[in-house]
Amino acid sequence: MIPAAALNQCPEQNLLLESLSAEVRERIFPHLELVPLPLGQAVYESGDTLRHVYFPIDSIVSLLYVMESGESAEISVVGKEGIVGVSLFMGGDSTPSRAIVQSAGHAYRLLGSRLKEEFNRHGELLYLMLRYTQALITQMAQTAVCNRHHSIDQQLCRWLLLSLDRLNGPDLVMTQELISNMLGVRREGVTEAAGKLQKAGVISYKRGRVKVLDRPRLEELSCECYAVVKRESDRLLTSRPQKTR
Amino acid sequence: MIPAAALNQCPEQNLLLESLSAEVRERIFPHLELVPLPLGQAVYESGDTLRHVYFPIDSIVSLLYVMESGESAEISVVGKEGIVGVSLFMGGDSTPSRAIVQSAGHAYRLLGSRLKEEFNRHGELLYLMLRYTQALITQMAQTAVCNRHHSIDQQLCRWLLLSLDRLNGPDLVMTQELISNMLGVRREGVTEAAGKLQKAGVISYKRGRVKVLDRPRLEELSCECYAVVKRESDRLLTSRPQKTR
DNA sequence: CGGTCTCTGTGCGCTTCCGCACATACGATC
DNA sequence: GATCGTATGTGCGGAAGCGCACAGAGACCG
Repeated sequence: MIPAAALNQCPEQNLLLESLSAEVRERIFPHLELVPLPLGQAVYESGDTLRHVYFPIDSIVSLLYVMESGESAEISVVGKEGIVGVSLFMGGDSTPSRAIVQSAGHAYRLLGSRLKEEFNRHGELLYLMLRYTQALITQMAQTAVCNRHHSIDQQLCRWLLLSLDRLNGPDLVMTQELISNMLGVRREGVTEAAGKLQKAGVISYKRGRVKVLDRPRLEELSCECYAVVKRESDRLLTSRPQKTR
Repeated sequence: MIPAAALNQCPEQNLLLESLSAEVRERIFPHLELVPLPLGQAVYESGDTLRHVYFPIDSIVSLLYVMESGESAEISVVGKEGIVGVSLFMGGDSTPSRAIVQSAGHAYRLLGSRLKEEFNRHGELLYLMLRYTQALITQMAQTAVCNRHHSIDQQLCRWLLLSLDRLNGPDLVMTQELISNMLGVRREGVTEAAGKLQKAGVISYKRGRVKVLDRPRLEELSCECYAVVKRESDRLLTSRPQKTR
């Protein structure tokens, strides 16, 4: 995490906020509040009534489902391309999953009431949020498929790529234990898979720090799931007309 | 499937349509078109640009993802409680998954343009659609978790219950082969799991016809995933204020 | 009634992943 | 630089599920 002071923070670092029209930005930005997101913090718990939505700028937040048995699985992951708390505007106000900071950093947050106010005005923001939500749906669906059919090796590649896309550098601060919680597998399974990648020179691993050395190779080794999610996100969220009606 | 003629069809059999205010129904219903959905038909293919949304009344439609290898997995399932084609109003117009009729019957369909027209009027329908979409998201998330952590036995129970809730009687017309495609497992795995349930007197199985004999027991044998999805659907879709802003 | 097709049941070797038990290695801290 | 906590590597036995091969059994049809 880059120290807050040194960071030239601005809301436009979040790609959703960046893609808004000047008019909407002018109305929204004064109400944004910059908050630090330390590693492991729960942005919200399962069943919580949400008050804010969060726009990460240099952090990653995982939507994680933890079962009665304690076993867990990551449902989707959100970084600078997205927003945490879609259930707030989808109408549910809460979800059965938990949002955990997976990579420390910052986010801008906005009161739910402000967001809804803006929805009522014109719709541009609403339709952007909905397209993002559809991209999120794709990610969840693909996670389900991947959990069913792909090996830990493949899933690790997918996961590394998804995380990478949501940050800036080629480094991840992340223990194998944490990764195993996200993938819903044993820690030893991650050790083994990561060991293979390291031997192949694709990543270098060192006590909770992953550096990606050969990204193209990583993409080859990943299952198709990464590409599907990436393609669909790009399709839905880059340079489209503001209104989709 | 009940023959069309014998069926006293009306749009209110679909629970989403039923829960609309009289005012909105008056505007929407004249534009609904009743269509038969034969078993196995693709309501839409991966990547198709959608023109209609579908409100099933006595049919079940599965959202299925088919991979390059031919392996498949069901992402979610839609019946009389829901709508097929959410990506149309979410702004994406298409999705990477396929919608397949899993249980033959009928649905009312509506032109996407009509739907959007109604969205612009007032918002009641939009907010209902969004809440439903959130319930669908919960189902997808839970599918991902279930695929990771639960046995075929448990998943079969979950799947039977979900399907049951979306129909009227205690019978399902469904071969083990088809179920295996939905769950993304081997057909033999389904044979074994179904055999256990039959021995326990929970279901009776007969060449593509499942009759559920002991539903409470089925719920006990299922993993928690069914209950989570059910609870969340009920929370989001029963007797709530029309406007959630 | 006999043939054929589809659906269901069963067995077997194999792979992947899990659970557990340790061994090692890094790094922060005093 | 000794110590201790945390992160990582390894090696079992066992369970679940897969791929394959094939056997029975109901349904449909001429």
